[in-house]
Amino acid sequence: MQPTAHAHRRRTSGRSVTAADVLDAAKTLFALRGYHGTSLKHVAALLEIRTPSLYNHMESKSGLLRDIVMETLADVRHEFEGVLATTATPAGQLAEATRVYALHHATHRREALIVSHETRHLPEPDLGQAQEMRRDHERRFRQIILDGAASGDFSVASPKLASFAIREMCVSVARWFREDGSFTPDDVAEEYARQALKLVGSKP
Amino acid sequence: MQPTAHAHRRRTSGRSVTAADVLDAAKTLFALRGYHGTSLKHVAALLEIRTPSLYNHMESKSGLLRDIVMETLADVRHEFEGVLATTATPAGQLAEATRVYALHHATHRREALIVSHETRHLPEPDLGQAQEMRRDHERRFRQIILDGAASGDFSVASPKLASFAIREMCVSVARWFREDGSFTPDDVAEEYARQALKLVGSKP
DNA sequence: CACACTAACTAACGCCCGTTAGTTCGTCGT
DNA sequence: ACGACGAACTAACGGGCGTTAGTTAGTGTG
Repeated sequence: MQPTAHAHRRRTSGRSVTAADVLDAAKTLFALRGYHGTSLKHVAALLEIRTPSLYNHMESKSGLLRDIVMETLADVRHEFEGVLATTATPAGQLAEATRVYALHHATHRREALIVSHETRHLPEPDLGQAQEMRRDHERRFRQIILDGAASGDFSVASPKLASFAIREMCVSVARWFREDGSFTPDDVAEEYARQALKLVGSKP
Repeated sequence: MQPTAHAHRRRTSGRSVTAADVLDAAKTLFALRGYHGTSLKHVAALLEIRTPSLYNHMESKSGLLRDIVMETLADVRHEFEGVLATTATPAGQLAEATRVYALHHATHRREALIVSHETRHLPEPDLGQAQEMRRDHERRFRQIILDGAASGDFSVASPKLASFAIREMCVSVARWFREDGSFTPDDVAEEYARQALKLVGSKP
């Protein structure tokens, strides 16, 4: 997230900082400089208040990280469940799961980068819970490909490797996507969904 | 790099720590906990010496990071140039470039994770130089796909997106690959090379 | 109009960081 | 046998960190 120096959305009202403002500032800075590379002084400076004032709106620095990570993982799970509920065929499910996952990483870049890079810094038991949520998504995503391979809808050498490749290629969108670049989030999401079907050799 | 707690290779001789030992310990810890999440005390503890003794073998903490990043990027460039020198067709070049890039990320996981996540913490001018080397690889990799699209060897909707997808899927190998898992580095590298050709709709 | 509440502030805490200085001690070449 | 060297050590530095305590001022409510 180095290059695009996009302005940070300041507090909504004219006066007082809210908990949402603090979370938003933390998202920007954790994504840009990393959790340990960001001090609460940086967060406070972005909000134009002094460091101790942050404690009116948050529990602790690690609490900020926990809230960002857990909320994001819950969003992803919710989106994934929406896909399974509305689509039945393996090809449809894989295309949709890929599309919403890629879309999420293009439209929530800061949160996605934080989940990818900073989750490891969570104290237990939050770390274990976060890892379990990620593994759950991993498992269910791979299951779609296994289903497609079993039914003959897909022709894929290694469902496991294909699953890794597709998911990680979506995750990486957060790393290179630029809001002012040549693609809209929907462009990327739809092309990635097509690429996913190619990767697993989906029969037409 | 959280799960596999693989043992750290200790100094080669029976007695004295070398500069290579320090670099090796730093690779392990920077990859595991991140640059700012690792203190020199951690590095020293892994080598079973006191913190100030490190300065007999290194310039500074940021110097360690610089050496790791620059050496890794130079390796990648060298490997890529070897591919271009020995292969002529777009399909051959793409397959080989993908294979060696994926292989590198499976066999040099620590270094790859550090380049991906910690390069941003380099002080200038090292940061600019590192970014330029990465962009150079990016450009030359994409050029292979553009060549293949121009010659009709490939049939691809967006060469730019395909290039992002393929490179990032290789980079991500460092994130999920386990030395004690079901795949050898060569398994992954060769399957990824095939997947790359599928992604760009390689004709023959 | 007084009261409670909230969100800002300053001051201070204990701790850990990267780094430097100065010292000891074993090894090896002369 | 001795002197130089290299690599380890202890002690100490200045500074930044996350966090707590205690205080002030402004806002909205009875």
